[in-house]
Amino acid sequence: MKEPQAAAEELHELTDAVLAAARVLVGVAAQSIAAAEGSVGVNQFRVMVIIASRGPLHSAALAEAMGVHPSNATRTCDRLVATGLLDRRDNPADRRHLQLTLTRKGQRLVDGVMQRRRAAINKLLVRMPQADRHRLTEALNQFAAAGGEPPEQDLWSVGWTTGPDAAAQS
Amino acid sequence: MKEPQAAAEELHELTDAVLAAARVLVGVAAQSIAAAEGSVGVNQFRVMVIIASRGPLHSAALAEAMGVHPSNATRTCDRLVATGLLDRRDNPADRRHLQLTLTRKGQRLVDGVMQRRRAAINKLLVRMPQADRHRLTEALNQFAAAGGEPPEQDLWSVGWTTGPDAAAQS
DNA sequence: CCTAACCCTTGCATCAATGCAAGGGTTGCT
DNA sequence: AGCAACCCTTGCATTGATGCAAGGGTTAGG
Repeated sequence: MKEPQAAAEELHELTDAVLAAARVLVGVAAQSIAAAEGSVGVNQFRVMVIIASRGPLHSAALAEAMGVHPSNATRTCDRLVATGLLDRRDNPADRRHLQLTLTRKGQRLVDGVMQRRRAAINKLLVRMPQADRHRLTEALNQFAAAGGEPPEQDLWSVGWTTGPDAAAQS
Repeated sequence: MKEPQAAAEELHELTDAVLAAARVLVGVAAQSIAAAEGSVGVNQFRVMVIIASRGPLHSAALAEAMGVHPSNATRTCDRLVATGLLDRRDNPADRRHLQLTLTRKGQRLVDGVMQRRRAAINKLLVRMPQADRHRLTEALNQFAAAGGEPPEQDLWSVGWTTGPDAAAQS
């Protein structure tokens, strides 16, 4: 007999390792948002991320992507427009749909979060033995590949998480 | 001279890989909470996780751990108590502090989420080449180690750090 | 043209989270 | 005792997210 025992055990161990890593990553995510001055809420940030990654959108598409009622999309955008992070304008070509894009300020905010996030991760990585770094890269890519496309949840694709909100330390 | 160029490039690549993996993991986290029937909000779930991992707490400690005003802790607990997920009782030893513990129902809910989470991760892992699995485990552990103590954020930290099936308990 | 289909916004209502301040309890120290 | 220090709760106010339904706009197809 092979040892299914051992195999299972190893898998289990891996799962633990992944969970531990996830915990760290979530911490990083939260930090990077918390550090975003101006403080937009999680949802608002999510909107920004979606728009940043999907190019100009109309409200209905955004609502769809977020899985909420259109009216909510409208109002969340209201807030972002009010803060000068989002630009909402009529599309001359088809005035039924409007165009949502980030303002420069909005783009900067998203970029900032992303940058902080990358920096934080980098900071962790450089503390690892070089050898592990290489292995990690490959293995991680495999892992992400296995994960396939995550649902529309992403706060991370550009930047963020859905979990703990920004209340870090006080 | 080494090639700092190449080294930097590789690090960059790794960072991307980590981000990609993070995205997947966050997706998993979100799913596992969303799938929790009864649906408690994220914050409420956070409270439950904190209590689950930190044993009986008094309200002030919880507020502290969450980084919010004590009154909020009280009211969030109100909701959880109302839903039968949390047990709040006087501590006979010192009636200034009360005792917050999960009810069996609450514990089950948390366990369920964790279990779903582990299962989801497992499902991804088994799709990876065996060789990568092993490398991933070691590298990931290094990574988590480099991460050190994550902030109080946890949403993730219940079953993971050590116990093989810590989460299996109900 | 005119209507059906679609999109966006608004008003109404609700619920969760959050902070501040006031108030009543309990304990410990003097 | 008595007071100071803490703790927990409540009332008040605000902000954000959410859904539903109604209403006005715009476009494509008859």
